[in-house]
Amino acid sequence: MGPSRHDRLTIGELSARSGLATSALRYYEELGLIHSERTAGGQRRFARQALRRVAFVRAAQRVGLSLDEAGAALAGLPVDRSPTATEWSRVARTWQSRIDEQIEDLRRLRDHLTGCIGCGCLSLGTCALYNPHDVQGADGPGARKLLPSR
Amino acid sequence: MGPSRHDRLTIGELSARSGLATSALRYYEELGLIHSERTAGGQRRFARQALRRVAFVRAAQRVGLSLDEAGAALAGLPVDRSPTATEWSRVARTWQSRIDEQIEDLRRLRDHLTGCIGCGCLSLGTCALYNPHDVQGADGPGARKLLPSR
DNA sequence: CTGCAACTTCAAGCCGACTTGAAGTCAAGC
DNA sequence: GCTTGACTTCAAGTCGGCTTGAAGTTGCAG
Repeated sequence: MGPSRHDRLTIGELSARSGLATSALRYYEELGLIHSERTAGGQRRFARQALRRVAFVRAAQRVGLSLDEAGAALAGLPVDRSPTATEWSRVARTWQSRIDEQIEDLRRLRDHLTGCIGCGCLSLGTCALYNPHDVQGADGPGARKLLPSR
Repeated sequence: MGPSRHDRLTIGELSARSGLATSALRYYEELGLIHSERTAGGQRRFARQALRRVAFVRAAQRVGLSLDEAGAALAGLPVDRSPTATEWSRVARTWQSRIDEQIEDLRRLRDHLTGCIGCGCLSLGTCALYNPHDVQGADGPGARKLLPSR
């Protein structure tokens, strides 16, 4: 009850608990992935909430989302309050399907690889399945996503 | 028999068939992922073999390998000849397990997410499973891998 | 009140994986 | 034999996701 005491984390604490460098956390804040209040002196104080957000972002990266995409997903959640179960599950559901897709992708890849070995055709190079997204030879400038596929 | 005729590809042909930009193929060659002979005039001619190698590299990227790592895996294959089934399957097997691990990872992630929603604990942020590789706050300089985990 | 670790901002650097552009050369079809 | 498009090299740029460093400020333990 009353104004909370110990649930404002310094960036160092958040770093320790999330495993991310403080520089990364500042970067995340800059991108709007997490938010902080400031002390009178200008230092950041994060709500515990931020821990969840950071964790979400890291998990999202694991399944191939960019920080921007992760941010978009998080946009559905309140910044200052803990999300309700409903809010949270809405967000979670969207990227759960993303995970499923990704698993399916990998499984196809593996099975096909096995198939090629099994049958001895060794046709990987010319096999359509391995080149599923076909021509991308002429895309755009700038960095490509690691895996432009999807 | 005799010196082959139509199994030397120009970089443009290789590009068309692999879906990669010619600039990317040159880059791959520079990294030693693929190899070419040169015409009298200095233009590249790739063996069909290169198609397989490129496909392997792309597939390897999909499961999270860097180009260097992909190259290391390919190092087990002959540069100039088609690999034997044995050679190929040796290479393939190593990264097949990589796929399996990755699938397992994703499955854990998904299941855990579901669990958190189901039980309403919403503890994602503090949940050890989401932060499996713990402290990495002080690593090194330079770019981090997208997913330093693993 | 002091000292020191932890914080602040800002600019610059870096890595991987390429792309772009300039300036020039090759090869093959008419 | 010429033209034209595909090729060549090289240097520089780009993008995401941070890290590093400099120079200065805060906040808490003693």
